[in-house]
Amino acid sequence: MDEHRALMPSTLAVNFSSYGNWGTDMAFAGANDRDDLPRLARIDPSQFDLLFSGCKLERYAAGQHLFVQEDAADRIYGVMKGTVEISIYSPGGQKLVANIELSRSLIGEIGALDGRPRTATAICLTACELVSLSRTQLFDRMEKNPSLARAMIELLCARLRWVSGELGDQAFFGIEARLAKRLVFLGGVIADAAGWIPISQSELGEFLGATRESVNKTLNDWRSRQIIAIKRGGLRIIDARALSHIAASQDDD
Amino acid sequence: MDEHRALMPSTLAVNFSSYGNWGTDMAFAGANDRDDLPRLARIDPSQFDLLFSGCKLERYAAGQHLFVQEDAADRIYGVMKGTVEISIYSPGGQKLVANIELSRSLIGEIGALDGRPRTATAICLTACELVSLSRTQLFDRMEKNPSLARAMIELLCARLRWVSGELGDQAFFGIEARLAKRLVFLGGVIADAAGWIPISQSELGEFLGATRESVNKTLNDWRSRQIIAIKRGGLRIIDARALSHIAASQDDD
DNA sequence: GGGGCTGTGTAACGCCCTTCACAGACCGCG
DNA sequence: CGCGGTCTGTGAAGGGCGTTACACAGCCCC
Repeated sequence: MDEHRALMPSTLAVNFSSYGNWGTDMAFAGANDRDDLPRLARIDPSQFDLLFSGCKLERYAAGQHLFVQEDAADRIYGVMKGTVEISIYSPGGQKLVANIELSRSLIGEIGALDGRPRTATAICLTACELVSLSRTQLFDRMEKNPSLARAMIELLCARLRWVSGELGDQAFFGIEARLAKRLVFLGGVIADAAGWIPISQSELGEFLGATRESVNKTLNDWRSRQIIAIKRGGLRIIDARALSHIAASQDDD
Repeated sequence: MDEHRALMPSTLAVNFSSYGNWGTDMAFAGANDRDDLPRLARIDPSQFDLLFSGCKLERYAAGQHLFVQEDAADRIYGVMKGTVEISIYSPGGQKLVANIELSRSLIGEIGALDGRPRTATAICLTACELVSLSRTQLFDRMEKNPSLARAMIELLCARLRWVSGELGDQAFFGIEARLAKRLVFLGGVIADAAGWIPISQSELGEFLGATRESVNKTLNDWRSRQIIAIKRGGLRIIDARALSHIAASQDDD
């Protein structure tokens, strides 16, 4: 327990002189919906720019790993362009996709902040342009700029809320509701201009901790009910309201 | 959405009178294994004292709620004596126990830090002595004492790691492995001098997101294999190694 | 054009777990 | 000392979902 502290740069002396601003601005947290949690690891855009100001752009190819679960952690990444998949693996190698991060998301913040091994694996789904800071640089900038420390705390809280919600979903809801939730989210984030969500059914299974077959069955059921359209490599939401209803109404009382 | 509160089981006449020795905090960190995450929301003891210095002791009776999911959040609590259960509820009212916090644990830190509604419900299992700070006081003290902000960041990271792990467990493992994990943990934290873990099988079910019947069946199987002993209101681990083995080996490759 | 390769559709089978139902054990309390 | 309430034990029934096993349709590339 004391070891984290040993690993924490002794140079950190966060100066919260601008205390008045704490917690006043959370407008960026959930612009789209008031009751939903932010699903992406994002901070206020201006804070993002401030955090990574002066960083050189790094290019990664599709399929390249940023880091792997259990790795020693020492960098925090910011996404400028591209999509990065965050996933965790079971001892047996089964994959569970936790999230897909987009432009202006932060990646690897936990490991960078507490210096312990990576809790997840990050892999570029597309060609990516990233910026990054070392642990030392991160703390240096947080110290120089107290509002950054505040932003990081808010980010950590938001992620905690999101993961806790996922845990509850996993425990309480069946595949159908979890799938509906994911689709509603993905539809708002990675759908193209025509509304198509480019994701395979296998990948959806990895999101849910379920099999492709189960996903397929559910999806075909919805298609027959005119809720979604399906094509190879993707799907499109037709009746978003019905989906939301499925996501919300599948409780067990 | 606020119906949880209405549906909140009023049946919680927990007979935790016998839980007196939970507070004997032997295990700050998992003494058993180094790679395991801290399960309790604790910061460095000296930081804890610093954070709450000068706070008046508040007494709560067993069964009393500190706060309820969806409540507006404005306080952070520190446990001086007693045990507090942290749980989340499904829309249908089903309960999932996230954790049980002991002496020197922090409670409600997320809501206090980001000012958004409570993500969980906190209820005193025993008579408790707590200290607490308002959101304003919390930030005031963090500002005056930067090391506190650092400690809070570490705490948030630790909890994120823990919850992520739980999410993975929930997705990857069956009841047997999850139950074994919990028992190994509980055995190190709340066992009495004779090694008895005072917890009912129903409560174990709430920990796992499973039914009492499933827990009962698994437990009886283990008893027949000399791994544990069972008595009313509790159980004792006989073969800890076998339990750990079950907890670890139930992967799916 | 013909092999892979990946993504989709579908069905049979079976296990794990929940649900329901009930009975006995133990406990505190009037 | 009996009575209600909680905890435990057990079994039948049912379903959700994983497992396995194919069939087929696009797509890439030699």
